[in-house]
Amino acid sequence: MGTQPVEEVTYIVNDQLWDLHTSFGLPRARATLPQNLAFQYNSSNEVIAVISREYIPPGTRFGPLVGKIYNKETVPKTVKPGCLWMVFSQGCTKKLLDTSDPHHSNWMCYVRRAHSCQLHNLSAGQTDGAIYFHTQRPILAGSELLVWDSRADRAQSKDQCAPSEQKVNVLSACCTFSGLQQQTPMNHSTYDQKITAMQTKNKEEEKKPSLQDKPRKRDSSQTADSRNTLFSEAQLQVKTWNEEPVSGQTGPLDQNDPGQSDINPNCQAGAPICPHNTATSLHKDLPLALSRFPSSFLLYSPLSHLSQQYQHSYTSLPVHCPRLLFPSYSSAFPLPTSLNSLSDLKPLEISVLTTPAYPKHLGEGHPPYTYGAVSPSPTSLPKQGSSEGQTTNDPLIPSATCAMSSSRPEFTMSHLSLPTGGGSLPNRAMPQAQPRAAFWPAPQSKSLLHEVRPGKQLDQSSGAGILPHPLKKENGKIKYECSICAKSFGQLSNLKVHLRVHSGERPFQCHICKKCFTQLAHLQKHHLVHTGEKPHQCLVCNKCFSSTSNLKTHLRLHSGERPYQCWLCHTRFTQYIHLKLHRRLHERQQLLCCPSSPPTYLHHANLEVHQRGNCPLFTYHSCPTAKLCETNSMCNQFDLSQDPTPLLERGLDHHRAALLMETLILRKMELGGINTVCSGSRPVHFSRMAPSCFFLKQEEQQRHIQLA
DNA sequence: CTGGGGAGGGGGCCC
DNA sequence: GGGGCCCCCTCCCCA
Repeated sequence: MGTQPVEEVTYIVNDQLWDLHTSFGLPRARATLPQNLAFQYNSSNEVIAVISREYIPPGTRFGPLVGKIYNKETVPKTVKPGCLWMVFSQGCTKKLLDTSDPHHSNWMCYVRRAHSCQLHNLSAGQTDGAIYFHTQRPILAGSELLVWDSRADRAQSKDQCAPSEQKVNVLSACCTFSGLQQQTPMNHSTYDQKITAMQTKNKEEEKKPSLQDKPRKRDSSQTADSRNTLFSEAQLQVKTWNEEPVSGQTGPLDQNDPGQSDINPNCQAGAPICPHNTATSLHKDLPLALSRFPSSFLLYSPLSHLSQQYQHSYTSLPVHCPRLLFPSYSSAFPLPTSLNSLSDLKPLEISVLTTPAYPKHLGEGHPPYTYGAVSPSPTSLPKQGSSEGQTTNDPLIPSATCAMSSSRPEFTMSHLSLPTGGGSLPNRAMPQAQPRAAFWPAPQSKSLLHEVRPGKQLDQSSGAGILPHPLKKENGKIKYECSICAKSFGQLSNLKVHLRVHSGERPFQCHICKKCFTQLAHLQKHHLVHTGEKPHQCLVCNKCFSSTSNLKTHLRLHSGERPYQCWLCHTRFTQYIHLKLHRRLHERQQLLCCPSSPPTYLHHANLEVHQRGNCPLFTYHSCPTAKLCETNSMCNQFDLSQDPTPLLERGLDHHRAALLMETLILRKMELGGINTVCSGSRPVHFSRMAPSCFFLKQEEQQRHIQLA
């Protein structure tokens, strides 16, 4: 009996880094829990289960399982058989893995065993002597992780062995397992169904063509990285506003979302998970729906994509980098078509989102993967298809060894089933020293997942049903949908190229400057930088340009075309970026000010905080000044003001536009784990604030005075 | 502050 | 279906 083929792995989740000296005595089993998971405790503060904090797609791999290693001769008799895992090699028991000691095992020792095939969502597998857990089906937020052993079940069935009488069981992937006592999984079905229904409806809604203040032939998907990310998020969020309310529902996320992870050394080990510190949270006054956002957006998506060296650089950045986190008031912002009245706005009913964010602000020189570290010198690069030892100086030849190249298993795109030339993931363990990306697809409904078919399955026998390229039909045409951002493409190849956006794969490397690109065309275009070639000439002034786009922009100078107009002063610009910069001038001119004090505020939230905390015109002070300052600081980091026009142009009045954006503020604050505004005796509802689109106009200020 | 150019990224179309 | 080409969009830099 040899090692079984590894199941197809699309996403990899590594343990939290654990260090004996920096974990403040926290047992390894508790300190290594990935951030997308949470522990469930009993009344004695013992871990009884592992819960998913967010949607986890099939094909996700956790592990490896860690524990004390014994062989048959050295295994102590005191070890509980239920905590022993058998690892096989060449048909023989190779070693025994003891997971009974939380100081020597990792979080996986807490994953309970499903008592039936129908209930499990994880299966254990062995790869090169290491045991991993693979998700067999989508795990929705709040669901318990349950690992299943088909062979053990069969054995138990034969032996009529009660669950409590577990012996050393054998897992389906040649591992032997007997975990904690079998338990019935927690009943989150109602909540899961709710989320599923919402997600299904989200997906079925079509994007509304956005009105824009500038001529754009394309939809809003063609935006910058950060805006893309935020757009998707905002899109889902706005869509959700039209969904059936879920307020008042105490779903499992509320119960289990560890707003304070137990890996936090400041947290008391073993303390029950408290989703929110209701004593300090701004949102204690908010409907529950807003208070239950998982923190994955901040906690985990960006970091999980970065190698350790970049994690540091990322975490040193402000948590609320506006470009990264906050959707601009942009023309790329879709609005629900039915948003015609205030009642349509359900700003506190927001679906669970797991959109990954990519820290573009890391800079060109700091890609989220260790390109430079793995890329050999140009002279050492073997020419593709050439014999060994040959080198190439052709900068346009894709580097076989550059970032995420298929030649390197730790970077292979087989995780996403991309045909990068290297084929499938080698059947060997992933080096643990390499932090790897974990990419979460957007939450998908179960129905969708059943409808789509896989682009490729490495192991049909596994039954995992990995679906890297979900298919759907639109107007009779097959569309390939990105499982991460739900964007659809008419051609699979386009989707595969698109997936590089999420994966970070950049297979085309410039051998001169080592910069990597997602597409060959980009590399070819980039190469002109080095050659100085400018093949595109303006027929009017004979000026040459390296790209047609830049030539086209240039031609506007001759034609006098200024397609980008400011809606306030009607100034026109030839480039959109100029209009954006111009708008900020207006914003500065319209800073909010409280009639009682000289400070001005960029955002309505700031003014609200001021008035709530220390404005003499308001009497419901309840928050310390330091807290207010912090809140103001955080609010100011939200760059709400980039593009305030489109919402208004779409018929939204100031009030509704303010509602929309302020809700997003709240959400972002929640995601950031910021406990900011103490609402005191009066509930915080931004929606009751004076109508404004971030800017309090003069007449509204007067009204404000009257109210005060 | 405005304006112009350079550069990179995403995606559609076509072979 | 894959790859190449092209276009559009965005941002940055600098005068």
